[in-house]
Amino acid sequence: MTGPGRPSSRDRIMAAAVELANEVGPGHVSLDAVAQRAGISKGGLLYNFPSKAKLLEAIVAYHLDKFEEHLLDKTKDKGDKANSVISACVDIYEVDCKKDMPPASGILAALVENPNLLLPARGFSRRLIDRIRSNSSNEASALVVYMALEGLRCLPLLDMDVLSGEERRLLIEELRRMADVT
Amino acid sequence: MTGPGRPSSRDRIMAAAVELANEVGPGHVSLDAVAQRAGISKGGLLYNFPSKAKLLEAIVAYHLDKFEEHLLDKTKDKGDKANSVISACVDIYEVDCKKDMPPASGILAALVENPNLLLPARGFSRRLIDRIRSNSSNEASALVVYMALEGLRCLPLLDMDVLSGEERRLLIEELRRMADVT
DNA sequence: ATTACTGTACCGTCTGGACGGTAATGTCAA
DNA sequence: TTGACATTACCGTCCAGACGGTACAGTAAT
Repeated sequence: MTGPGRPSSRDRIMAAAVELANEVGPGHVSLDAVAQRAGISKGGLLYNFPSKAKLLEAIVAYHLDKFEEHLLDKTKDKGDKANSVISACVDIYEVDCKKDMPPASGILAALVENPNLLLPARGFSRRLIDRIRSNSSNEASALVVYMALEGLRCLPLLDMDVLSGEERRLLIEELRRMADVT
Repeated sequence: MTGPGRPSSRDRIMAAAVELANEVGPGHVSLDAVAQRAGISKGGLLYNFPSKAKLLEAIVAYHLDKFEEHLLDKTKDKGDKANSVISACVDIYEVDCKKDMPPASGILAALVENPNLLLPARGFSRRLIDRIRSNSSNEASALVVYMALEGLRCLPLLDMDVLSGEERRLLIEELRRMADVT
């Protein structure tokens, strides 16, 4: 996504794939359907992404990049207090949910196609946890906050988000409190 | 699973499907492969489960039943203290992980086939949260514990369990502490 | 001439499911 | 007791459709 203006074909294709994953389920994302939704021919799709795996790989990478970018922004704001990383994670979740971001089913579509496509995400997650631990004065509590955030992110992915708005607010508020003393 | 002895065909089929989901990914569970793994013909499989959807439905129901059963056991032990439900959830997670239960990828396989197959799980989860809230004296804190548990359950499902054993112990310990004062 | 596609035709593979058997196990009347 | 029939639990084959991917000729803009 390079600013406003007509998004590039690559971006439109990735967006179409993610939308489809949300609508028809992560297991029914066919290249034909993606091409149609993106307003491009199948030949054109395969010109941009030479295989389905490459497309899904790009989608995973896109998500990770976005997250990293947000994390950089938020931690910059916070200087280098002891709890800045986990606290930034809470912020990011809160922002995403105010925009009510649709669940990142592109990730699931990748998992379905081939579990190895999530290897970069594993690495990312591992490094993030390391940062959180080494940046907090109360590791156990920071880990709890992190895991709760993961739960909040995963459940919608599984189409199992059953929280009311009130519950979500309550939760975020509590997580922020915990992150602040961490 | 009706005690020891040869498991019924239905049970063997369900077990085979879950194993396959773990091994080849939740998107590549074919009826042929399930039948072969279960030591039965494809015709026989379709005799027991008239469609793939019915098979996956049964797997989801099986998981929910098991959880409900464990919950009943554990809450019985605890009498009716204010935090008994959330505390039982922590216990159940701990037990599952000591048995190092493979991730419940049958659930994912169901999601891939048809997201509606998880509707029963949604209802289950919603009712559980209601019980937890009405049974706790500190709702926010109980919700945090619940979400952290969901995170712990979901990540392995996505093949993204990156915690060390030590981290997991630390987490469970902290969750138990939180549950106890909830 | 190169880039970034379009459009169509096609191929091989996989998969869910339908279908027609069949062997073993009752069930029941004569 | 026995023969006739019904039910259960399964086997093995076949098929239509979907899907990923290839090939290739054409085109409009740079």
